[in-house]
Amino acid sequence: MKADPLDGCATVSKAEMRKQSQRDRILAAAMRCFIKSGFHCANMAAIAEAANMSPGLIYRYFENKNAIILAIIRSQLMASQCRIREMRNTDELSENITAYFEAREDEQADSMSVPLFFEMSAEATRDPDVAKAISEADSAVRRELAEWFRRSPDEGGLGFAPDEARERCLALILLVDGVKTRKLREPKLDRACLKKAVDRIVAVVTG
Amino acid sequence: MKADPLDGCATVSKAEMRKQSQRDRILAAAMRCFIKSGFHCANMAAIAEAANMSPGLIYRYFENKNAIILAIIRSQLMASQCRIREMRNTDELSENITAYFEAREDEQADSMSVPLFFEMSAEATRDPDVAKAISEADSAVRRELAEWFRRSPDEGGLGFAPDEARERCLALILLVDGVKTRKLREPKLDRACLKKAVDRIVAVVTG
Amino acid sequence: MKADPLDGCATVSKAEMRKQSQRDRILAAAMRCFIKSGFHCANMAAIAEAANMSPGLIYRYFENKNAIILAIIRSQLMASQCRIREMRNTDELSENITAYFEAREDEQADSMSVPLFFEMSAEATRDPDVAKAISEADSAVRRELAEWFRRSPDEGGLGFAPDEARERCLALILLVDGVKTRKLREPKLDRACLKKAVDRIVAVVTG
Amino acid sequence: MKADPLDGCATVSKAEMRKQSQRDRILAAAMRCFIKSGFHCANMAAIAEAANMSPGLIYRYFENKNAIILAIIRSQLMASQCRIREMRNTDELSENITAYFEAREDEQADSMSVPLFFEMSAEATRDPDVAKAISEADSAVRRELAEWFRRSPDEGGLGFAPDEARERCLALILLVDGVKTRKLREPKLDRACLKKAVDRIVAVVTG
DNA sequence: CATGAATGAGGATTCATTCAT
DNA sequence: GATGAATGAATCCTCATTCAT
Repeated sequence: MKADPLDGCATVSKAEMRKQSQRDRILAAAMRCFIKSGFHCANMAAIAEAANMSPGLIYRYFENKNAIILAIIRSQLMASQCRIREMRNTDELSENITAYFEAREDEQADSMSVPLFFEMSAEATRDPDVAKAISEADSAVRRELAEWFRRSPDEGGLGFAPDEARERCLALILLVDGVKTRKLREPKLDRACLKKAVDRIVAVVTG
Repeated sequence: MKADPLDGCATVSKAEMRKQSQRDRILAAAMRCFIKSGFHCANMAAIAEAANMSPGLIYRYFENKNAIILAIIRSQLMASQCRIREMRNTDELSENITAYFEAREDEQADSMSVPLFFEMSAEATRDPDVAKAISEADSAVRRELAEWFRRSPDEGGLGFAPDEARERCLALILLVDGVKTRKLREPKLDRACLKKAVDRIVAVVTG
Repeated sequence: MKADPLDGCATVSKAEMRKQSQRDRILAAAMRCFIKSGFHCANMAAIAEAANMSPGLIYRYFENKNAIILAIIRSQLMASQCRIREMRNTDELSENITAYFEAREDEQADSMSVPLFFEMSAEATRDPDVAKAISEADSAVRRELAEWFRRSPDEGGLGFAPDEARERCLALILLVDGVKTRKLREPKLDRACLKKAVDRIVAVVTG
Repeated sequence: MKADPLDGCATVSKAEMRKQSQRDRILAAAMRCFIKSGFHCANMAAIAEAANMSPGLIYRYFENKNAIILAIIRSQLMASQCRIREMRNTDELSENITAYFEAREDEQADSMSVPLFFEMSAEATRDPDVAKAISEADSAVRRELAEWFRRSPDEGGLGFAPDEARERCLALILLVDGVKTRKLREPKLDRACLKKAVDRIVAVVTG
């Protein structure tokens, strides 16, 4: 009944926060389902159940299933970028790369998942929008990484010439992709052997 | 009623050949559909149309859709093995690996396809049988490759110690996986840059 | 959010009631379809239409078509038991048995239907579960009937020795089965003749 | 080349015989399949395999599946009539009726089968032609049986008045139907008990 | 906001029937 | 005559999406 000047504002803000938290809940649930069943075999009922809400409610937050897939893909791309960014320390580079092999599948929608990495990549073959988003995200990651390779050691970089920086960081990315692939295809692979192989390439790539 | 000693034999043989050619036709069609739509979105009607036959006829040659998926996976694993085997020549190694990036998607069911490589890998997350088949095929490939790294140069090998042979060939596989991944995720990637990156790693890995 | 102690309870109860009424609607529709077309020629689309709902909705209430068949069989067995139980009055016994010949095919899933009696019996030849359910239900009916034959007249029974009670009530069941069969196979059979035949056997069996 | 006046005739005759034997082979196979799977779940491929011939060939001898069903029904009706006819001996009447309970399912298309008795009866609900055929066959059987009840003992009959003969033989038929039904629904029924029940009714009906 | 019942189009699979060989 | 490959309509069932409550 009273006119609280903050009331409307606070309500909107609270509503927005609620909305975001609901979206997050859905995305976390969807991620679990997608990891388990793939984008196309996971069904909305399962996602709803995993999110502890009714199927109908999901449609208040996402236009349709594809919008959820796209949101997951986008969050995966960001999670990948974050993870690559964290790598920038030559000493730990090899450990960080090897760590992809051990990555456990997290429930959080914003953590990187190797199965989803493959799911997304496969999806890119079919959906041009997905292909574009992935391609752009990966290019950005490589540019960023190349910039680090290029910067002088004084600035915390590796001090390579621009072209060579690009080439060496591509080599590094190939290595990361390779480790992810092995995780999925040969999960029982000998860790020590992998470590040595990664070390060898990291050594030559970082100079 | 007539006693033609070759008759029965020839008949059986012709029927068997027909059967095999029909299976091949279905597999080639399925491959195209799977590349285009993925294992689960490709539908039997589309495969039938691509194979130029009625949906019902497919079931005379494959028990169900899953049997087709498994047959495609098996043939892809074999095609991959063949392709890796052809690599054994240090001079052309780098070219052969870079070639993965250019691979066109062939209609033949027994040619290797990068999109299917991802589709299969994603499937392995869900289906233990697929996971096992892939894991075993990849292990076999690595063992074979390692044997080449180990053999003395006189025998056409690279002459590394067993452990080191294993480690170096794993590094090579990581590289191949990496190139495949880039093909899918950054198809516009600069070939020259890729070539240099691959060359650099191949050089250090082979010796 | 509100604390209405009856709210949850009432909601659950209403939902349960709805669920039951939907199941009943489906069973009544299925019964009509099964009588008309038999278990295997009746199709889900027809049942859905008869139940005035979409085909998909049926699967919210029954796992599959077979579950509907089994539910119908179970309800038919119970309806048969009820009907046999109502017979226990020597004066009306003959009328009650003859009545099987006049039975109209009701829409209600829980009323006994002669065509379904045959459909079920035929099904029992193929499905061991059905065979077991029928056999047990029929045995139970006979046991119950035999108990009535055995009880002393003071207790409203017929006062036969246990073995004879069993034998006489089996004779009665043979008679009931016979009337049902004639209804299906010779629906134009002369009622008066049937009545006399039934009377004659009932007389000797009960007395 | 020679004009043998009997040749054409013999050829036709041989062809006719062949045709009949083929039809019989199909009917025997169909009977086995129908007993095992029912009219509607038995499929042409199974019948063809059971008859040791190709599916296509069946259509040279029967217009379609329904024609086979009708032929089986017709042969079953005839087999039933034969069996009832063989009953005419008061001494063995009870044994003959009880024998229905022991009837094994024969491979021959012209032997009576209890499961098919039910399958046919169920079918009669749906197909008016089947209903008519069954009704007429059963009426004929009853008429024939009644005639025996009516004939004087000198003529090997039982010497009842026409109306009573009809009524008593209907009672007998009810009994036969009842025994068949129990065979299907309670195959573990105590034989001794059944025998006594049948004896009791046969005694009163024939006496 | 939230629910979950309801829809109906779409997908895998089966099978009676035909027909080229 | 005989085969069995081929057809395609029909069937069961699933699931993304909607909407009354």
